[in-house]
Amino acid sequence: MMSRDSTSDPRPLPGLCVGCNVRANGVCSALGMDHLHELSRHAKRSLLPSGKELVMQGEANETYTNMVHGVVKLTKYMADGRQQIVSLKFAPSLVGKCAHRESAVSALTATEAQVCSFPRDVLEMIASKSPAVETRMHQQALMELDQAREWMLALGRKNAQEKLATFLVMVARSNSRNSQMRQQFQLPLNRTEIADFLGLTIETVSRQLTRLRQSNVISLRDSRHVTINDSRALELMSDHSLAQTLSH
Amino acid sequence: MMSRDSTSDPRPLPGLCVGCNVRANGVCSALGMDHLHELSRHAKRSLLPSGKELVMQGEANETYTNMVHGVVKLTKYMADGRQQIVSLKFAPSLVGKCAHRESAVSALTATEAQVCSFPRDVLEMIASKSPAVETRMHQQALMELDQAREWMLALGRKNAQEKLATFLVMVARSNSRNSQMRQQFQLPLNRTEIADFLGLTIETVSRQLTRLRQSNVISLRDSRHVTINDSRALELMSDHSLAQTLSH
DNA sequence: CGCACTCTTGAGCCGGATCAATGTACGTGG
DNA sequence: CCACGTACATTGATCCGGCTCAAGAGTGCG
Repeated sequence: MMSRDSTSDPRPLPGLCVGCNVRANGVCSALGMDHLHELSRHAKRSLLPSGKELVMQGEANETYTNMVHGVVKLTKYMADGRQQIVSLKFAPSLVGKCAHRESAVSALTATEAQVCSFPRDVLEMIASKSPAVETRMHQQALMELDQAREWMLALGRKNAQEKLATFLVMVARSNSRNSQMRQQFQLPLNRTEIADFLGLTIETVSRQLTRLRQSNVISLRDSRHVTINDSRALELMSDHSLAQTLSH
Repeated sequence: MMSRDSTSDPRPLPGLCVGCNVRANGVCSALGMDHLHELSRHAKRSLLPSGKELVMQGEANETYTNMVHGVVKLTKYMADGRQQIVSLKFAPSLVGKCAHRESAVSALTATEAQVCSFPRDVLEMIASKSPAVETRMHQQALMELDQAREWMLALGRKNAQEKLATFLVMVARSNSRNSQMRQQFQLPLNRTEIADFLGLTIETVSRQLTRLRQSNVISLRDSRHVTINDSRALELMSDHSLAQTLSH
């Protein structure tokens, strides 16, 4: 039987990849059938509990990890324990890209997560042979750079209320195009993590959420389940920025 | 007469490129002689005054700009005028990389700057044909991502004193390996810009510099000329972080 | 039930913002 | 030359948003 894939490779998809949304939307979508098979031979699917570390700041980073489902947080630490979450990775992101051999951040699962990981050198070998893969990874790095800079604006210039609004809008948008899930969803982080993402304390995060609830912009079924009642208000609060960057 | 270049191309360097430090260390170092000639045909050298805009936030970005000498600041604006400098680009950086057609930031010269610019599509065409160029640009994007995240830690979790120390160390390191210039140098930004980079006000910046001066960590010949008297103290103040990221 | 963990709420404080005045350097025109 | 204006920086006085410290509430689990 022949594969219906657009490439001429007659082989079917590796079993691991059937129905995988990374295959459809992530880095893997840039892989030809041959490279997909090569990569999947070294790939390992696993279900990680929340709080599992993928790599620690300062350690050598030997594996790439595709997010299939769930959320990973990238954190930077200071010696005295202060910490800053510098990125949230939702599926189908690739985690583990870094400029040097040693990771400048720690990567921990923030929720239970389904991942697909493989050795660093395997993907890099493939990337060096396939311009499409390199281009795809490059493109993703540029998008992450945009996100990081958007967040720098929030950290440096927004007040607590605006930071919370920005965060809620970001999480809402990370959910599928499904407008239902953009209106009602679970927070992938607890209060401590939200604080470490926004450069605030947990008390301030809690108080600001209470304010948003009292002004009827959002509702909270419990501390993790948010319903956005007035998305327009939230966006106005979050984002006075001139360019509606990434507004799609 | 034959070129002494490592490639087999018999042509000499384009006149524009002779002695250019971007050729030696920047993206251009990844260009083969053929691509170098192609690019230089579309390139234009110019000396820009301080405050000149290269591209504005939200506008289409049609040109790449190589920094030959001087400093460019990348700024994000909010509608009410608040702004955040999200990156400083020193020579031999390439300015203009962006994930989408529209720039998410404004790029302005912070000092007088010698630059070499060319149309976006010319470099992208070359990159699509030359893996070495794409890889080089990818690598630079990853390094900028590291820097952005390092700065997020500063913006979110460091106090005013630590932010200033971090900034001074960063500028010192941006100067050549020459230890003389790391100890005594000019600030590429005025107080307002430093404040917009650090997420502070000019008054706080000024006061913290005064404090550093009074505690004899630095000296100021005038508001722009800094001498670092105690670099060890400065580094301790700036960077309690576990991993001495990019410590080389 | 008690214990652990997370979240919320209150009271008071402090670091950095705000508002205001002054200082300094440098040009420009009388 | 000085008088004046402009841009930038410093310094002081006061204020307030978010932090700190502390207590209580909600939830889940052995």
